Amino acid sequence: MKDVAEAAGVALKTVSRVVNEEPGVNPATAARVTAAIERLGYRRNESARVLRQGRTATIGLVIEDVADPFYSGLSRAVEDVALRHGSLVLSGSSGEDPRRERELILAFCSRRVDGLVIVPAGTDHDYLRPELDAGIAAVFADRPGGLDADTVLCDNAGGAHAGVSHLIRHGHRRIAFIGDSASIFTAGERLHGYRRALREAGLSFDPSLVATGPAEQAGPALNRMLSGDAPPTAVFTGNGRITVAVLRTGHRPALVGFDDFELADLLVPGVTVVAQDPVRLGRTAAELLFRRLSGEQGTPERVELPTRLIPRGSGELPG
Amino acid sequence: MKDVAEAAGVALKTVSRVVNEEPGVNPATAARVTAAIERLGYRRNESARVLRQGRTATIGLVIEDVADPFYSGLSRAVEDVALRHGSLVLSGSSGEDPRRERELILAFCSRRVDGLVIVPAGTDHDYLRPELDAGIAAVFADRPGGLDADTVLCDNAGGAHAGVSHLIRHGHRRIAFIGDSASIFTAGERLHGYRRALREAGLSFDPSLVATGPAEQAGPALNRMLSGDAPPTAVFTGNGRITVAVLRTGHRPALVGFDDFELADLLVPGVTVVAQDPVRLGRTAAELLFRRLSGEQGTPERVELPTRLIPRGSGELPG
DNA sequence: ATCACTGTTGACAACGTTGTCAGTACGCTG
DNA sequence: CAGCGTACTGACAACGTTGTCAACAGTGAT
Repeated sequence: MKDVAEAAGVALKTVSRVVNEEPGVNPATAARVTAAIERLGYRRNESARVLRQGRTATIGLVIEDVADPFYSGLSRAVEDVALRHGSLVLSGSSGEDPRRERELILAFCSRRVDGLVIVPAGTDHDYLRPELDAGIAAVFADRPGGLDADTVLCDNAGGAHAGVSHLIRHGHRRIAFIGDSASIFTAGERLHGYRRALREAGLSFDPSLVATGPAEQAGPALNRMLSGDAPPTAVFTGNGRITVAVLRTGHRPALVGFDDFELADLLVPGVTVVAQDPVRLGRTAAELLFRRLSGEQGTPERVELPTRLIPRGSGELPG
Repeated sequence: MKDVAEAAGVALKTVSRVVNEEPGVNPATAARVTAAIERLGYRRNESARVLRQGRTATIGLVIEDVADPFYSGLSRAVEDVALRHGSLVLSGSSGEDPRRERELILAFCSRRVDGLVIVPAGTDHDYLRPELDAGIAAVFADRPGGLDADTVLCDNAGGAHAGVSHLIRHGHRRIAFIGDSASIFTAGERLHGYRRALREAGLSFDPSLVATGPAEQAGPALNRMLSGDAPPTAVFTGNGRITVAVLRTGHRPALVGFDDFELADLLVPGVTVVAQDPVRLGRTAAELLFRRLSGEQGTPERVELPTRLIPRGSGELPG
């Protein structure tokens, strides 16, 4: 900028004015400055600007894994909202590891992001407290975080309830639940929904029909259940990866899966799912964030998004 | 930092030394400083540090769309490499729009990213020249960019050639090509591979069997071809989205698609594909970038990654 | 006692920007 | 011509950090 000022024969401040399109600069001067900028290939140093003004026009996004279609949809939505607000997105994958999540978040904070959208892996976020006090806004998405902040969730329990009830309506009495590790919030909620649906239908809860853990264990778990002496006639799966893992076993029990996924409709039979809307989740979270950033006060909000049952065949097989 | 210094009763510089773990600080003093840092919840302002040192420990990633599994895999790989080098990733989706790509890149540059990994949508990148001169490194991935920089590509022509030859070996003589708009580099290369395979087999090129354009037009294009008077017996599709679009038409001609995708093996018949490795693409590009950042000189490199034909049934249907 | 040396600490400038305030030149009014 | 307002421009400090250099106290050698 100093070089530009020199080249154009004006003061530093005048260049600053031109760059920021502040009023009160003689058009002729402005033209001279613009020419100099062009000639020198000058571009404003955003770090210095941030240092001076405090706003980075950057937000941080922490998810579990960008490569997972659920999160990549969410990512894209957050990115779009950010763009509309003139902000960029720093993103990172925590891989479900609270330590890495913490590192990412703190790295974002020290780069002075204006705000954070977090899909929390951990449950303790006390380390965020000083940042929030310092004015960084935070929104939790998909799962609640370890402190009281804006949160956007899906109706996990309700969705699972709907999916399991659907199977019950089609005559199933022995319905397995294969889901994520129960320590994960969404998995726990979905298990609740499953149990409530059974209870309401007067069916008893059979622990031998429940398996929780990472997706790799889902196939073996199903195989074990099916070769037991009271095998399930239907399966409810707790997330998209697990649904796919179950499909790969080659068994085709009646099936309803949480999460929609591409090509679910092209399999035979089509896979009935309880669909969440990751794009809407991301959009809602980001909009909430920017509302806070624009100064909105008030107690933290908690939004719950609906799910939608999409029958495609696998969930309508008779029991 | 000033507050911390005051609280610990030391000079600014001493705090800086402690924060940066520079040697030559009395352990007792360091402990006092650390305590003050803890108490005040201090975190270094990275913007100021950048301003002073010039390195942001941040790289920019421009892709077409994070929500596309191909790019989200690439993203994740770039992110992982960056993390290993202590860097964060600013990412943005260009949506195949050169203007938006330019805006993103310039926004990244003004935030002084150390380097860029770009999946170029446009072909003109002269606006990057001053940035490169200013020391920002850039690597093009998946497609070559508009200037001479490190580039990582897939063997597009070779992959298409292999896929089409595979169909020819299974007796097909009328093979359609349905691909992306020919203005996109990868699409053009794949079309070349297709033509070369035909030529080598002594088959003539029939323009009525070629359709290029966005994925939404792929289904209608196939329908038109099949209802023509000399319909194809096999189809080669130019990317993953188009493969899926073709599958959705309900027609099941012999099919080989460029790009692997989840569940390709679970469809009936399984979908034979020419697989690229987006993770390897991203990893290679990012590693190339960090090698430059660590000071490696020399003329720009051009890496070409192999593709792999995965037979699953659809490409082995007899002609 | 003097000196060189080590270990520890601090003062100060600089990075590139912008906000504040003061200044200059001009034209207009009375 | 004095006084005033308007339009434009510039000098300077400040943001939070780090690199440079100087200062100080203590130690051991001369």
